[in-house]
Amino acid sequence: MQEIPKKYDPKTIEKRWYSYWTNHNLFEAKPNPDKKPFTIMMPPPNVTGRLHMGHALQSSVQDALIRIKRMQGFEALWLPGTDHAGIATQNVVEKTLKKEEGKNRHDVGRQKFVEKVWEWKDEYGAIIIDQMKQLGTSCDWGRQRFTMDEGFSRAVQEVFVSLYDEGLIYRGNYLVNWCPVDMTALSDEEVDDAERNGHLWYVRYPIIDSDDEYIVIATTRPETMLGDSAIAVHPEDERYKHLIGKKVKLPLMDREIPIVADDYVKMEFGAGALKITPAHDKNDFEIGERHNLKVINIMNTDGTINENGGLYNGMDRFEARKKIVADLEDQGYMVKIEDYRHTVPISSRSKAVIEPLISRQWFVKMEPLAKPALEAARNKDIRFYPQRWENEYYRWLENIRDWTISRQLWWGHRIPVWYYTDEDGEIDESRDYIVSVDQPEPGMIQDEDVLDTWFSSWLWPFATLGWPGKTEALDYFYPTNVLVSGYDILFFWIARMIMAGLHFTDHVPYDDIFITGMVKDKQGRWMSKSLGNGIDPLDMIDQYGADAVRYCLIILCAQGQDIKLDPTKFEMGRNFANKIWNAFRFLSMHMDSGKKYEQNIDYDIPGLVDRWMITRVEQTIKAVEDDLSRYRLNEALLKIYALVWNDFCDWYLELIKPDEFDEKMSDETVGRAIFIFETLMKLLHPFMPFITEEIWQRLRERDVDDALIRAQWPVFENENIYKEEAELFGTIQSIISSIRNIRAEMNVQVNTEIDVLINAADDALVDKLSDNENIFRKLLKIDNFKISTHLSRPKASASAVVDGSEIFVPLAGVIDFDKERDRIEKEVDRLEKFLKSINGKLNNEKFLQNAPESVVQNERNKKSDTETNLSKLKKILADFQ
RNA sequence: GGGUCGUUAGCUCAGUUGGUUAGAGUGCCACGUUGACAUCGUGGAGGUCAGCAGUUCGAAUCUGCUACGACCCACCA
Repeated sequence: MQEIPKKYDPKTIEKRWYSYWTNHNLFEAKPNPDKKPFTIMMPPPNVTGRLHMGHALQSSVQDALIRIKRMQGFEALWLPGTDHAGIATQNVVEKTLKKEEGKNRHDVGRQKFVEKVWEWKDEYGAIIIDQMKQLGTSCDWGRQRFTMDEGFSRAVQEVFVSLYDEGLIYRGNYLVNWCPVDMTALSDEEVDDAERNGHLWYVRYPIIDSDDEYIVIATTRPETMLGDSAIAVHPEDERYKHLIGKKVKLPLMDREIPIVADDYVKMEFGAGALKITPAHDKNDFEIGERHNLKVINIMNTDGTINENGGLYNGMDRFEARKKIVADLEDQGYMVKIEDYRHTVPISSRSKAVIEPLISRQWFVKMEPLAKPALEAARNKDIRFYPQRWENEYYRWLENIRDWTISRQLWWGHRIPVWYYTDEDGEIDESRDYIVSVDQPEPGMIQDEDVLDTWFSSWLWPFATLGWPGKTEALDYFYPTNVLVSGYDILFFWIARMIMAGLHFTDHVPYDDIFITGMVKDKQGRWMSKSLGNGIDPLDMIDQYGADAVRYCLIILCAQGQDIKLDPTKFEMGRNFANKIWNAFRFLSMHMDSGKKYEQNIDYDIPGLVDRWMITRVEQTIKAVEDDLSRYRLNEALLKIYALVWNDFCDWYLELIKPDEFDEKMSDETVGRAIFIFETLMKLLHPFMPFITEEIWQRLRERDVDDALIRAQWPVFENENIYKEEAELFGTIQSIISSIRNIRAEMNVQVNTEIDVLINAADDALVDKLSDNENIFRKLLKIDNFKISTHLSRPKASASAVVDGSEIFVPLAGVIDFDKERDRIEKEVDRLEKFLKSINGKLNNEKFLQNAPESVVQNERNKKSDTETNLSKLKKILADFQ
């Protein structure tokens, strides 16, 4: 056997086992008729990405789940991959291009640029995958997919064609969210709100044919007035009723526009009159349709004013705003300016202020897709953990709006639409386009635009398994079992995946959705580059080890709650790993390297300590099973932690430890301890795979296929297997604690031997405790040890009462009488209060009538136990000297 | 404007269907290192479960309201 390092060093061990697992293909999953499949889904990280704490959390959760299932005998598949992340990736590459060559994408041209993105993807796309490996994720790497790999792209385009054929995709000129920085349309989900300090400008519009009369409107975007086509007032507004139907002169533009009446206008807001710019505001657009107003687009796609903007043609939108305000003031149209704090729409990517712009784009009709997705959740074909996300899901689907899927980008799936060309090679708008994956006729040119990234992501669960082909893998692994994701992409991805799954495969893509909280900084703020408050998981792995990072993240991952992460928390995991390692080192000191210890220990073993320990293991297996079925991983892990640290290390190992330090434990003892320790390693392995595998391999000589990762998950048998023994041991633990407490309170040095007298509650207990005298002697430095039912309290002793038994520790010359009296009085007080509350219940007729029998009985037991203990303590106090 | 979530020990948080003497980690106090482990052990202090009202025999847990905080959706020019 190799030498065992005194210190646990995660780095070498993690590397060793990761390559062992991959070299022996232990993460591989393939269709196997003898096994049930279990498939897990995770958002494919962006190809531009570096691993952040959110990934680390979700990966830890996923990996724990998949390892448990693998150990439980499922053919467990975690299919990894990356997402091409349209805008994000294009921007990163363009930025690099600018930095290195001083060029933008238009300088290099589309084809060259896309080539560059691919190169970039090949070079950097694997980074996040490597980082996931460092965390220990057991993905089937041979099945890795990319949303723009060949098969996937084909699936995306076929989906477009089939949705088009079904009438669910259409093209049209509508007001869309336009980002002037990225120069593309965006979906509603890609637009965020930002609070800004702005102004409310009050501008007067002179009434035509009416001397000195004018109407005042208020606006936050004065530049849009260039495109005004009306003024709207409320039909009931007495101030303006007489003006309805008249015309006003649009300042700066000398255009005549009508005054119309519309319910939409709020009389009390601003000046009570609204300028209408149908081309640049959603509500104005609708009002414009109602009143047949002209739609005047005044803006170019880069956010500059176009030729419809008169003098301001060519100016940037914000420059134009300044100039227009100045001109209005100069020409006497400005009435007043108020400071005004309001929200503006910004692009979630570029953070630029979004302009609503009329633009010809492609859309998906969502309502027909949303209906089945709603049904699926209502029928519980799909379950949310925690359940409350279901409501969010409903709310979004019930109010769904059509999805803008075309993007004016270069990086992404080209829209499979083809156009005839005229003699100049330009699109011939007079002829119909053709929607087709492949070029229908020579000479036709393909739509320039690409599809929203999520238009490919929503196919992930089945496209990765070979859909639309009929593959064995698809047949076996799909529909999948669980999706692990954060709520930030509930609408972007989760809901759309469900729609796509139902529409294209007639199945929900997964049964369960486990939604994790988001990882925030110590103060609960989002981690971001600009705040510089990010915690790099790789730094943490480097510092504390991957097992420690995983442990910490899962223990903090309570259902439904965000995680406020303080980097010092990782010490918890590191300390735990250290504890496990030392427990192993202790066992190994007593192991003979050549010896083959029994592989399977019969549960029918004699000793109290073993029987108690086995009961604790059984109880934990049961509880863990229960927690896992509801995705309460933190609870499960906490229980395993307590089992390992508190039960196994603090009590079990202390008790099997030989009396003399150079003495060796018996083979039986070692064999049993190894067996129990192995079970603990199995329970812990999904959470802390590396250290457990290392120890597993060192506990015995193993064959290659006897890796812990493929070991059988502990099977629960009976949590009450040794109920009596477990209870007795519990009493012994309490007695020992009370004696330790006496020692500490009375300042008895650890190496001072004490006498212990136990006046047991009954004769049966005398025997039981006497049989286990060694336990007391092992954990307490005891000289004389006496157990009986007729012992009287020696003078000058400290006392305690545990489960009806009196414990006396004679401390002549050492005891501090005042302190001892205080100690007992305090205990009497506590018990009296407790008793009072119990009596309160038992004296209540209604309680006796209404509470279940077991609860009443429990209170009665508590009462009699407390009374016994109390009377004994009171007697001690009365005789106290 | 509509909705969701949170408020439990100094700090960070658990607490499943109402019945526990309300827990953990960390921090704090005392004692303890050649003896697996100081990344540790033993013992201890520390909580009106945000506030108010209600339902109930019984509420940290259910209901309503209030306060504070976070988020989501829709938005008023």
